[in-house]
Amino acid sequence: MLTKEALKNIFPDWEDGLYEAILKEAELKEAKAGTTMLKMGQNIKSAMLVVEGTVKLYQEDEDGGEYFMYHLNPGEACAVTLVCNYHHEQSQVLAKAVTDIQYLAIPIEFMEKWLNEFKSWHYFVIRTYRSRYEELLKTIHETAFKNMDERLEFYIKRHVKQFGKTINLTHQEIANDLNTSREVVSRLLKKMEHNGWIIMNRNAFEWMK
Amino acid sequence: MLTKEALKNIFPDWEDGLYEAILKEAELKEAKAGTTMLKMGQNIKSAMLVVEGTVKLYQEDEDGGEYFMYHLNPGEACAVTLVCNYHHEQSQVLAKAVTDIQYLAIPIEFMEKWLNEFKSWHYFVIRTYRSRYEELLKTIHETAFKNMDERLEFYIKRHVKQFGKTINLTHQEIANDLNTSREVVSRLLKKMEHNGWIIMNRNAFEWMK
DNA sequence: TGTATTGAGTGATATTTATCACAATGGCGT
DNA sequence: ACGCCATTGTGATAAATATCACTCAATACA
Repeated sequence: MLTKEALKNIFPDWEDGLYEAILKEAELKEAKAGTTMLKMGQNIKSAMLVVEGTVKLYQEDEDGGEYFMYHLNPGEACAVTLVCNYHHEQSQVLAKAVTDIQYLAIPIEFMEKWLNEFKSWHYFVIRTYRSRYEELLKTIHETAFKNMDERLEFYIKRHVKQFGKTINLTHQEIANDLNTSREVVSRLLKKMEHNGWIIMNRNAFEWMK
Repeated sequence: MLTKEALKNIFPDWEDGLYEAILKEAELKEAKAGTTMLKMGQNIKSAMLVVEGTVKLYQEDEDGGEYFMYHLNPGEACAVTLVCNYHHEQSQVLAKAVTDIQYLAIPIEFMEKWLNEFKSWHYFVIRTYRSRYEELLKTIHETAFKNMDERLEFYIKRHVKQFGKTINLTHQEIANDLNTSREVVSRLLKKMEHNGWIIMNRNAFEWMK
């Protein structure tokens, strides 16, 4: 069970009553690494606040394609689930657990209520939207202006920042995240290896740059 | 000069005190069609709320490229300018006046203050971020998954929704917005003409689909 | 220990988009 | 009416990316 102290560490700057409301109303849930936590088109029933682990957020295509947008870390929340005034609001994003996850699920009926009740919740929602908006801007910048080699580099750097210099991803997984093909990723990584930017192993490689 | 009644029409759902604060503190400014209202990297000194006209928001590249993201209409605000707690916050977007514009410029020192003071302002900021976030999701979707022909179609449809079936843009302007070349746009438009989707004139064309 | 499976390497080719070069057209000002 | 200039049309070619068809290597596991 989560204590108030633990909550304070993960979500600082909240007011007292908010911690108590969370402890009372939110359900602490778990998700295994690799699980899909939220699908596109799915009805949103609760807000999702990450307590432990890393979540990846995607834009999903009609025919199965996925496009990686950004990570969610402990203390962060899935923006789209935070403001669902109307019933049957559908998710525009796909969320997947990268690691084993602990998260707080708060039924959406509290969202409107808490916006009124807790100033610190209000700020939290705004901060969340602002930072997610900025992440999207970066994603658009890469996608709109850069070729695949630069996009791959950006992708790897983001991964390194999250998880360190050892990248445990197959070329296929990277290709999926970038919505390109495995062959393209393989060839570009080979080029990076020639340049001395990475050292490749099976199922993983090291970022040296 | 703006009256409180006029403000109420453009920005409904605000509380009384907020209208008065706006009338007191905001400056009603104008911008000519074609003007750049906010550049990337520029220090943000005031929030921008559109009163009259249409603004286009872009992501800007280091070497001059522009990528169109979405429109701002009367009653809408530039999200990035709404939450600038810290001084010297720099714009991540480029804003251009499409038509002649009237807008409210509110010095950023009021942003923090009004978040505390006016609940309806708080809601306005959240609504703004939410809707802009959703626009960005659409933009990413098109950019990441679609080829140029579909992206062009999406672009035209958005334009039609804004301004009607007559599109008064040169091929070059469209190409700039999509970060492609004029030749590509010309050829794709020609294809659409063959398909009977558009009727082309000089400097303009009609959307028939 | 052999065998199946998954991940990676790579050539050949197709498709999409970008770039270059130049011609044709139409509108606008003088 | 003429000429200029912005706009559009279009072929040729290059570059980037996607797709197909394999091979080869590693490791999982029976």
